[in-house]
Amino acid sequence: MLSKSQSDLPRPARKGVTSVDVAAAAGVSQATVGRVFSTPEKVSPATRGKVHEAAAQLGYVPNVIARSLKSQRTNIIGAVVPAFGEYWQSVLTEFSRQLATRDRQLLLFSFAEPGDVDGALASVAQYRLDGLVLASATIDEAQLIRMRDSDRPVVAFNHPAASGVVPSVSVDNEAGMAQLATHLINIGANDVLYVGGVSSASTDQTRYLGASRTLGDHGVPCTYLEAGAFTYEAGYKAAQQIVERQPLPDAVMVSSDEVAFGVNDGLRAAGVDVPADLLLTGFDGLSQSAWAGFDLTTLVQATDVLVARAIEILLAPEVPAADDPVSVIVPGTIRYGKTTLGRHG
Amino acid sequence: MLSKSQSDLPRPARKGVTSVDVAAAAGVSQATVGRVFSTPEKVSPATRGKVHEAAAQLGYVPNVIARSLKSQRTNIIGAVVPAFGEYWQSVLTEFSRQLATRDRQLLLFSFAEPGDVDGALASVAQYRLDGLVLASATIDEAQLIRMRDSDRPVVAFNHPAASGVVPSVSVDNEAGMAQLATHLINIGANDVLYVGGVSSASTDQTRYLGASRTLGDHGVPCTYLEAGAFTYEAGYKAAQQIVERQPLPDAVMVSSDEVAFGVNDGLRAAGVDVPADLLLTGFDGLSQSAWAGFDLTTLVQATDVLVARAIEILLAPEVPAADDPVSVIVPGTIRYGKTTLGRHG
DNA sequence: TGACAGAATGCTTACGTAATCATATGTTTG
DNA sequence: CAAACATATGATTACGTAAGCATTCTGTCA
Repeated sequence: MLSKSQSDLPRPARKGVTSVDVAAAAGVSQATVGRVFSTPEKVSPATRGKVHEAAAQLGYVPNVIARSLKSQRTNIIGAVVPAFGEYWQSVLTEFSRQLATRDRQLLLFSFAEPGDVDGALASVAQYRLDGLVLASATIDEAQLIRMRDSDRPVVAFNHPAASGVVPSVSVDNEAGMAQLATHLINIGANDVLYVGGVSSASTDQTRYLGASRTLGDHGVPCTYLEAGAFTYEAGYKAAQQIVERQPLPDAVMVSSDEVAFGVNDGLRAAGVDVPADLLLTGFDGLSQSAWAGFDLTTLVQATDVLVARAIEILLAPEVPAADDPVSVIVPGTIRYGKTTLGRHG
Repeated sequence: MLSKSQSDLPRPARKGVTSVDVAAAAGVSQATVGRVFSTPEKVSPATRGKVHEAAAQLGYVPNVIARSLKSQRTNIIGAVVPAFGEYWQSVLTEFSRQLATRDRQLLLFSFAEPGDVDGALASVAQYRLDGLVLASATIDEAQLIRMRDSDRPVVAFNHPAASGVVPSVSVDNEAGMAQLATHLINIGANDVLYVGGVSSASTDQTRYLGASRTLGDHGVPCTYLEAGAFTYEAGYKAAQQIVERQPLPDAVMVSSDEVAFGVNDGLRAAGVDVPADLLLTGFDGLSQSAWAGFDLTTLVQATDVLVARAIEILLAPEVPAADDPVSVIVPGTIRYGKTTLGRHG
């Protein structure tokens, strides 16, 4: 009894130990072993004990691959997600967390360039996943339709243009940006510059719409400037273009927090003081936006709610009508930071 | 010919279209269909064309589940990763990116609490993955051994304590921290405080060792302070404890960038100027550490190299001897930021 | 005691593919 | 021109599990 504890631990799958082997060792049929691990209540306690003992002895672990083939369910959800960006990383981990609590796993299909989406989608099709999350605002409609017509549930995540085509879950991009615009108007902004990430992204378009409409209603102009990417570096460079504009705008609205961080630092580097010289807002509510160094006014997405809704749609037993897909819009909340403080119009 | 383009796209998997169906439609045997999709060179071009046509017509996509069952290979690598932390998120996306280029997918098993690791590992065993990445410095030795004894390749990622137990890949934690310490000594630090994340994490221990040894060799004391978590918030709070110490230390070495960001902001909030009053170093080389707002002196891990090595180990054809697992140590590089500038001892 | 319900278990098959083996067709060579 | 041969294709089986159906066993009630 030198090392008793080690034998207590369930051992991992060993080479080729199957339910047949366990059955032989326990003196029962393969079917009974299968029942012990799927519907144990249908097996007598005595037999159940024998089987468990033999299984532990041999290091048997049920083979999910084989189970999936037979049952046509994998318990795996696929996610097609851009390989870059703080926002998507946070969404990803939230999905993984919530799926784990429902005994599902997340299979990742990431793509570095928007052009690689096709490859990812082709790869996805091979796996008969229980559901699929399309988390990118750059997936085009043809691709969405293709996925919708598969026999597996699909949900688009924060891809406003997907609404009406496939079931989708998004933060209220337009209203959120409108709230931020209203806030800026209330504190006296008269000349606003909007910095977008990639103009072809549907989130970008919808957010700009929310800003320009609200500002326009109050007679405030809102020029669009494209940073070129949803990254810190793109924002930093955009800031250099901003400072070249004379006079400076009152406020800069940025379509995402990560870009806004870059704009913030770029402006500061150029000697522009935020918020004294210029008000600044972001969008997403990344945890970093609350960090003291930024303390950015931004629209916080309830990521946990968004993800929960998306999972609900995927795991819902009934397949919704393909011609009228559900479209969930979750409102966001403004977090007021110091980047819009201290200005009085 | 109203909408020709839509029929060009390969359609997704439709309900129950199998290679048998395609075979019937193409007038060939199932075996031939299988060959077309696995070893096409063994099929005549004419037949290949017929099969592809029938497959496109029916929307056939090979079923990877069934293929895996037969071939005993899933083309999926599992990753057991903490659900939180900028560092792990960046590692994760790097793995996903590199695996995608090798036609492998990443199946995510995340855990929120160290105690949940057991659950994740049990879940992992069910899937007969081609390999497994254990990416957490809080996995204990019993768990490591359990995984090693499975018949699948395993690699521990940045878990120094795993070295010698399972194949592992790590940045040179000790030497890296030693380099940073040497730098601090060179610019005149005489009294250093070390802020760790979680003292039970093996990375934390190894890094502290690197710092304290080097500093000790030069007669510089190095007190250990535990932040309690590898988070910004923990760092921010730790900063409050730091400022209570009188006199202030010359320099603060933090065991991870994310905690260092919090320490940085916390110190600033308390009126301590970095680097005028206090030098500050981090560890990891997160992309954010290079952002202008932080510009943190830190040890940059070559994440791409680390990940590449880990993947090599997992996909290597030969299984290495279990009694002497490979242990790859990748050196890091200091990035000098403004947090250690302007001090002259 | 005999028949019968119900529980427990065994037997068989199917999930969709790929590998092995067998067969048919076309090609080359002595 | 026949024999040896390469190429292309078909038939069969196995991967490990779960579901359906068949069978055995136990106990109960008339």
